[in-house]
This record gives sequence, structure tokens and C-alpha cells, in this order.
Amino acid sequence: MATIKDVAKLAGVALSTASLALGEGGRVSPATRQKVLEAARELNYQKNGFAMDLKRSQTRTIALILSDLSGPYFSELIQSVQDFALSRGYDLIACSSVGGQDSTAVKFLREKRVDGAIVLAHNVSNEVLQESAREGFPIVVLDRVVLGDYLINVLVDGEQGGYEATKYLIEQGHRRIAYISGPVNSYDNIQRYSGYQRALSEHALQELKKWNVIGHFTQEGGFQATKMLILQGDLPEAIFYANDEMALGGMKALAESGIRIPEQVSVIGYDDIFQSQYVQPSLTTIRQPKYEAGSMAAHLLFQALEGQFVNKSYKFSVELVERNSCAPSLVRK
Amino acid sequence: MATIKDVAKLAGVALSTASLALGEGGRVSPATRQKVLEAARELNYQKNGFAMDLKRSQTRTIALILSDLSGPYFSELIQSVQDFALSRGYDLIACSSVGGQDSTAVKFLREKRVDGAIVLAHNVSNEVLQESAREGFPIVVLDRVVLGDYLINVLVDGEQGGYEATKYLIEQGHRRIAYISGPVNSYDNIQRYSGYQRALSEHALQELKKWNVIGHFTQEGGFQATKMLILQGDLPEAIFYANDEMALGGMKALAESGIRIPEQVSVIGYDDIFQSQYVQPSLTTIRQPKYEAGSMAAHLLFQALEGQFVNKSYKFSVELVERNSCAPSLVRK
DNA sequence: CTGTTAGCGCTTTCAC
DNA sequence: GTGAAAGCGCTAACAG
Repeated sequence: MATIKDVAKLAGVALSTASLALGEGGRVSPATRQKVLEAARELNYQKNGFAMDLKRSQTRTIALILSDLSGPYFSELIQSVQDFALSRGYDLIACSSVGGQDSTAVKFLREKRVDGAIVLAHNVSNEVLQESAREGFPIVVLDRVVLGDYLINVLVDGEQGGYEATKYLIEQGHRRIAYISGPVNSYDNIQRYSGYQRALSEHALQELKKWNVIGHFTQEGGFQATKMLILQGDLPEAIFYANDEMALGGMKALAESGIRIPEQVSVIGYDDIFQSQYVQPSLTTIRQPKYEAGSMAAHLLFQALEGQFVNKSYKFSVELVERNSCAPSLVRK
Repeated sequence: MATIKDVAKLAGVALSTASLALGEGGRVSPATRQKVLEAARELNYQKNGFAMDLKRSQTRTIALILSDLSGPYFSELIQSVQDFALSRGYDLIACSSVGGQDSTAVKFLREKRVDGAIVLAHNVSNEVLQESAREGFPIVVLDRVVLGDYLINVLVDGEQGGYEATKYLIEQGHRRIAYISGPVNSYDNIQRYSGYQRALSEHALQELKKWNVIGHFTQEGGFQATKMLILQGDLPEAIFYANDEMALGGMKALAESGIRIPEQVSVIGYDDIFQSQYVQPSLTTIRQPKYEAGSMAAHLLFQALEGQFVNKSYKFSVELVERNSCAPSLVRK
């Protein structure tokens, strides 16, 4: 592969001159530049990115680290971060943390292959984050609280969301409310669940173990969990799915069993993913300010990159969007 | 930031010994390794990725280049490529080509920041692809035919798909079939459209200009295009949306106007994205072998990376999945 | 088993 | 305006 050295030789100039000519604002005579450019074209020269990064010790690239590149939830987030990064002349790459500590994501973090990162990946440990963040390498974490220098937290109030969702159901007259859970140790799930519990206890309602089923935050998981609920034979009046994907799967399971939503059971989700407005009936859910959170994350990251002072923690609140999957309870006592 | 030099100094060993100790299979005494590891931990040393890549002149990372990181269509593709890459000990990053020639994607391609790439991004030009691909840097292109050394094409037969979709509609007795188009110069759109035309002409059907509306491959675009169709006052019997996202938008527009699917109008999509089975009515569509194509792309890329001979071009065929958005025409002559 | 040394390809002073 | 030279942080011969 042709290097700048080859180009310089072919153009009959020094290496440094070639570098200058190839770069932006170099002080080189037009004639020289011409020669160099021609040589470069002839050799099909293309700059080696690492060498440049190594020398400059910065990449003008940030990474967005996600537990799963392909989830529907992430779309808006990616969009907002990308918009922002582009507008600041930075590049964005997305890395997945599938594989945990051996993942691409962790490698990029540890080896500083980018200038900074935004992380929304439950399977990247706090330790990795804390060890990786440092002067010149800020990290914004979106899904939990991690303390440390050069670590910034942008949160969405999941406890509030879980509370609001449950309260809404209660106010519609429901008393028997199931909770379909995400992974039990996921920060998001814990938050939402604790909101659910608070709402129940504030209204002196009992939580039933059999109505707490794990759905892993996936559509398939929601489907299975709901099947289980149905098989138990004692259907709740309302189901709170800890995310929309599970709710979608659950609605499918309900439909397959001929159970009508919202007449026979009310369903509420969480996240407000794109599809939620398109299902039948459209899904009442808790809207996460995903775009806003992404923008904020990017904004803070760039501030930190520029050495400006930034607050270490931000919290967004959440709002209920009422659609057609919930209906007031008919008193059936 | 601590470098390996600092670590070596603190541990009281030579630079190369430190490197060896930090690496995998180094022949260093356990005692030395211990010392080095300790020093590294103390200094919170983390390896500089570029330096390593530069030295090794390979990254064990491949890039997946997409025109839009956030589309639902890409999920399965990402998944399959990622599975494959991981199984081969490679890392995967995703880059967006938003920004065209100035995008992150093009930069990564040009500057060889990865070992190879899989490209599904209509806005990356053939020239860039041809100039970038070279010995040791193979590129697999998924959405068009680009010729060149170290360029591999994996295609899905869009013409056939367009043909099948249209023929299906015709066989159900429909004669007045609209085509909601993607971007007119998109390779995919051109293919599908030409299949549509072939089916029409084989059945001696006339194509009507007013029933060819551009929907840009987006949900919103499909929505708008359908609104236009409705406003024209002369509704077709069936609508072929050149992708599912547009069909989803279109179904929403139809529903808003109180037009029943499939009773009043049959709707067929293209791609079989995840949501299509969840809309009401579920969407009849053309299934793209996305997972298979992704696996194949990854497979070929690795073969090329390993210097094995690979065929330059593969083509998948496509299949119709019948759901509930189409119904036989009631003869209304 | 450990240390010395020579670069990987590039940018960037600093003289000329 | 141009060239020589240093060095970014690391790996990998090659000696010892």
C-alpha cells in the first residue's frame, strides 16, 4: 500500500512537503501541491488513519455504545447523537457491547480508540467505565449512576415513570395489576419496578408474586410471560409491561387467546417506541425523552471534550401518553 | 496519560518486557509479569489502540456501513453480521453514511480504519468504493453491483420481488394497482419498480402515472403519498408499497380516512420488517433474506480477508409472505 | 527470560 | 516555500 513516502518520492519532494500539500491549510506553492496531488492520485494513495490519530492523539470521533445495535428503542437516540456530533464536525461510530467485557465496546473504551463515548449498555460494568474515563476521555452514561471524574450521568426518572403508569391504572379503577419485568438486575427495570411498588402501596394494594413475571425486555419474552399469565387462569385486570417491546409481544399473546384489549384487560407499556402508535389498539405508554436525552448527552460530552465545566448529573422526567390500550375497570366485584 | 514506557519504568523492566507481559502468550517469568501488571494497575495504564493498530497494521475490526443507523430494516442485518464477526474474533463497528462524501463512513473507508467493510448505503458512491477496496481491504456491497478487485457483491433479487408482489395482486383479480415508490434513483427502488412494470405488462395492464407516487422509503413519506392518492378521489384496488415502512405509514393514512384494508383496498409491502406482522391487519409482503444476506456478506468478507478465493457476486431470491392485508377483488365492473 | 533496537505512517517544529 | 529530523505508543525481531 502506498504511503506518503511513496507519494513524496514520486513527486520529487520531501516527505514533510507532501504531508503539507495533502493537508488543508499548508503553506506550499500551488505548483508543488499540484505535483503531490497528481502523484497521490497516480499511486491511489490513501492516508492511514491510525498513523494520523496516533500523531495527533485525537480522532474527532465519538462512540455510542449500546447493548444491542439493533433494538428499536435506540433509533431515536442514535439519531439525536448523530445530528449533534455531525454538527460539531465529529464522527460517530456505534459499537455493541454484546460479549460483555470482551466486546468491541469495551475494547474501544479501554484502548481510547475514540475521543469520548456515550454509553447505554447495561452489560458494561461500572469498573470499566470508571477506569476508562479520564482527562481527555469523558464518558456520558445514560442508564445508571456511575460516579467518577470525567463521568457524566444523564438519567431518565424511571421510578417516576413506573409510578405514573401504575397510578394511571389504579385511577382507572384497576386493583389487580400485573408487572411484566425486564431483567431483574437491570437498572431500568429496578427503577420502574420500584415505582410500581410505590404506587401500589400508596393505594394500599397488595402485590402478588404470581403476577410478576420476567419478560427480559424482549418481544418474545413478553409473549411468553403473557402466555404464562393466561395459563395461570386468573387474569389480572391490567398489565404493566416494563417496556413496549414486551407489551407488543404480550398483546399478540392476548390476541391469540381471544382476550380483548382494553375491554378484558388494560395494557400499558413503557418507552413509547415508534411502533406503539401503530399496533391495534394503539398502546398507552410512558414516553421517554429519548431524543432529548441523546441531545443532552452529546451536548455534555462535547462540553467536557472542550474542557468546559459540566454538571455531573442530569435527570429527565417522563410523561404518560394516553392511547387506546387501557380502559376504566368495570366494577366486577 | 500513562504509556507502556511508564509502566516499564515503574516495574523496573525494559519496555519490551512490559509489552510482552501485558500481551497474551508472552514468555515472561510469572514474577516479572506480576510486577508489570501491578505497575500497570497502579498507573491505571490502558493500551493505546492506534499505536497497536499502526504497528500491527491490522485492527481485527470490520465496519458495517449503513445509510442510516436507525432504520428498522437494518436490525436483522446488523445482528447477523455481528454474530458472525464475533464468532471469528473480530470486532464490528457501525458507521453511518449520513453526510455523503464527508461522512464518517467514507472516512473510515478511505483511511482504512478497519480491516474490511460491508456496505449498504446508497449514498456512498461507486468511486469511493472502488478506490478504497484493495489488497487487504475487501469490501462487500449489499445494495448494488459495483465491479472491481476486492469488491464483492451480495444481492437480493429486487426485480423478482417486485414482479411477485405485483403478480400476486393481479392474480387476486386486481387491475388497478398503484406503486408507491422509494427514491427514484435508489437501486432497490429501480429493481422493484421494474418488476412491477414487467408484471403489469405481462398481463397487458396499463401503468397509470397518477398511481405512481414517491414515498421516499419512509413511514412519513408513505403516509403522505397515500394521502395524495386518497385526495385524488380515484382509489386503486391495490397498492404496492416499495417497502414496509411506507406501507405502515400508508395503512395509517388509509385508516384515518376510514378506508378498510383489505376490503376496500389491498396493500402489499416489501422487506418484511419486524413490525409487519404486528400491524392490523398484518401486512402481506415480500420477505428479504436479510439475516441470510448479512451472514453471507460476513462470510465472504472473512474469506477475502483470509486471502481465499471468493466469487464476486451472489444473488438471493425472495419470497412472498401472505398475511391479511390483501383480499381478492370483488368484480366491480 | 529479558533488554536493545528498529520501525509502523504520519504530523510538526525548526532550520535553511 | 521546502526539507531534515524527531517522535506519537506500540510490537517484534534479534541479541544477550
